[in-house]
Amino acid sequence: MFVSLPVQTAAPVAYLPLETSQPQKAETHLKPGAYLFYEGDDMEFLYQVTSGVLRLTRLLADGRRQVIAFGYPGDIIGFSSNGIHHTDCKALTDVRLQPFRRSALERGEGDRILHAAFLQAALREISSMQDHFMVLGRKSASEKLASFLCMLDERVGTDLGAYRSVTLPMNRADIADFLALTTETVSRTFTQLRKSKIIAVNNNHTVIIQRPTALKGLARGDCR
Amino acid sequence: MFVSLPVQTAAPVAYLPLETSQPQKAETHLKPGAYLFYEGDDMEFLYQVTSGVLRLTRLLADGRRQVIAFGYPGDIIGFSSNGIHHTDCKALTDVRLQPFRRSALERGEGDRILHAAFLQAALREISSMQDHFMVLGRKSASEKLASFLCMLDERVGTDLGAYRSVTLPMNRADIADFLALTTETVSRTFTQLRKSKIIAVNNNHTVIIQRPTALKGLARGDCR
DNA sequence: GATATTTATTGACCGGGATCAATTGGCTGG
DNA sequence: CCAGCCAATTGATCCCGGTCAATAAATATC
Repeated sequence: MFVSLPVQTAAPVAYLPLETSQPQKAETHLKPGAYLFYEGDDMEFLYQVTSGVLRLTRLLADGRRQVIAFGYPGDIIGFSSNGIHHTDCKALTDVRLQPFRRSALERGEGDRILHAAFLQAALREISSMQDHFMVLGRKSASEKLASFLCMLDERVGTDLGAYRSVTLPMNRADIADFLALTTETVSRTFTQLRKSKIIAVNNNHTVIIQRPTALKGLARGDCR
Repeated sequence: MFVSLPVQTAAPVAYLPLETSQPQKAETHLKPGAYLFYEGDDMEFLYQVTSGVLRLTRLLADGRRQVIAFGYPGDIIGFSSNGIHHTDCKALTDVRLQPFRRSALERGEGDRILHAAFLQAALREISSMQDHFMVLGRKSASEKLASFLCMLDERVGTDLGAYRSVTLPMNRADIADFLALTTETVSRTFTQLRKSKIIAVNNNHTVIIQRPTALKGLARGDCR
């Protein structure tokens, strides 16, 4: 029997515009802090992120919050099965988006190539959500943060000699609500990773991964 | 700003065979305990569950386990973005399945209607996975179990006068690994729901929901 | 550049759920 | 009906991460 490895081991899915022969709607822009849609809104469009980072969240009545995903360039945002958005979506940075009409999802209508691209995007999203189930359900605080940093590194990390550098457009509370922790625990865990020389924190939004292999091992849960 | 409600409030998605004009492969049968595929297997087919219940799991190296989903009639099982299964899949009961070639997912090939149906199924799966993120990340043990029982009730619950009846084909360990708890906590939480007269447990695989509204309230996290 | 405000860190303490261990209960096959 | 086995329950204790509170650091405002 096999054992879980992060799905995206090989190819980081960089931004790649969806192929379509359809006339395209003009690109949308968002300033940091702006909302693209709210939970309960009718879903008119879905979007491919061209540049920037978005945050998708859900709330419980008493204010408990779960970050469902961060939307990075290449990602498709706004999938819904019943035409209503089930998350709030907020821009964390300047964001550019390519909108697609909801009808592009419906059968019969729209461009066949585009349709297939949406299906592929949906399948990738399911894969990464499955990964995240394991993170949320069965990993410790340090394993969670390590998994998060590795995931970001694979997506958007840059080389820095022997090290890697990752930019975090989100704040500690966003990371906490993504990993189902508190800001305090996220902060303590950052400190712990810093003290064990696995990472260094330049400013609060830039992490240097000093020991990528150690971080990956921690993320996989090799050691407890 | 809106607040999370379970996505499937209205229509329980009963079994509905996918529409296709393609020649269909013969139905597959599985005995209880049999595996449909393992993590790491090449994905040759995906399947629609005709009858019975399947369990999808992932493992960490040290044995920690997460149940990713239970597959009920109507569900599509075996979605993968890269042609490799990322979960183990086991039959919990007698299971009948309609297989579809993997190529049915690929662009250009295959039946357009079927393709659209897969996309719809993928979107529904993403929705229900988003629901489950909130359950895993932000709900207490009793809220988790209540959410689980409500979800099953909506899918496969039956009327029983003023009450509802739900069959649980999975054991306590499966429920625990789905909700990211331990068997002990699941057991204690069942006892607690029993003592507060919200549910009754006939035998270990049949739950009577005596106070459906209270259970739903608990599931939503209305009270803490 | 001084002040106000938000965000992050650190500390002390607590508690929900995990862990470890012991029964109990339900099946299965004799 | 009983022995054997596995699943489920219950009890005792522990610990990781949450909570509450107090700085400290970063960012924004003027």
